[in-house]
Amino acid sequence: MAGTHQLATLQLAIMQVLWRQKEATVAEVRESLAGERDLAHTTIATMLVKLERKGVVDHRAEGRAYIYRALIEPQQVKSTMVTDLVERLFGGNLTAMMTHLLDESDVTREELSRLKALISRKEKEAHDDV
Amino acid sequence: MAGTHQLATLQLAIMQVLWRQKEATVAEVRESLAGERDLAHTTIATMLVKLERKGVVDHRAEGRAYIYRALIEPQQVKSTMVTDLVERLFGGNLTAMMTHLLDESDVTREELSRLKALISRKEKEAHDDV
DNA sequence: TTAATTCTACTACTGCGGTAGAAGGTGTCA
DNA sequence: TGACACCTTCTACCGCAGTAGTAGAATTAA
Repeated sequence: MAGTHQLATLQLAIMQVLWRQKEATVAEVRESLAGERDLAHTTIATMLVKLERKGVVDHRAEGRAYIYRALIEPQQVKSTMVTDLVERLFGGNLTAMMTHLLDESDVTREELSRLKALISRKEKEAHDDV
Repeated sequence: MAGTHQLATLQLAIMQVLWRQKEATVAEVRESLAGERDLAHTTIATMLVKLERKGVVDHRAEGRAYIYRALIEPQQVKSTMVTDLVERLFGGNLTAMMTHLLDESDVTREELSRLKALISRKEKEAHDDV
């Protein structure tokens, strides 16, 4: 399985920057994270090296600076991490996870109806395809 | 916030044993994990010490053996970890998480209607309390 | 009483995330 | 040419998860 990518908190934050702006230098990533997290330039650089070694980002040189870009899609990471959590926490039981989400969080009425619409759409899909 | 408990994989597996059987010695935890994970007796013992230091388990001595029990509920751990993931992955957007779950997994028709029922129930609750 | 077994306690080590300082290279501009 | 700014690279450190060996205490068996 080559498509399984667990990312830790900072790693994820950095990836999100790269997803948002296609490409970025260390300085630009740092800029984007500022406020939320104020880190040393070298911290970001080190993490990017580690992420590259891991195969999830890539870089090309432009002048003296390196320009990084993501090699994987947000969707892949989300899938891995959500699936993994459902597995570890609910023994893979999706409905249990959903139930938990609905019970434990403050869901607004708007969200509820949006979810209902989502499920109806899903039911229709399940009806007239495989 | 005292009710926030992040647990790693093995730690969670150990907690699940304790939740399932109320109390257990190191040997019993090891027994329960066997097959799934075959670990040295001392590995389990060490992890339990760490979990105790963390405040999530407790022990009492009975003869020469220690009997451990969980101090926190599954619900607390699930809440922490799910909320955390939704935050990190979907910026706290619950509906986005749900959408992902519905899109990425194979949800059966039965599950869909169970979810719909769940949401309807939730809507009713939201209607006649705060 | 002694030997074997069974526990916990202590210690250590690997790997990784996160963090950053120091060093060394290169470009810019006065 | 020299001073400064900006970049990457290297190295190191902390903390924690995970893993397990070894020592020593206690209990049981011979």
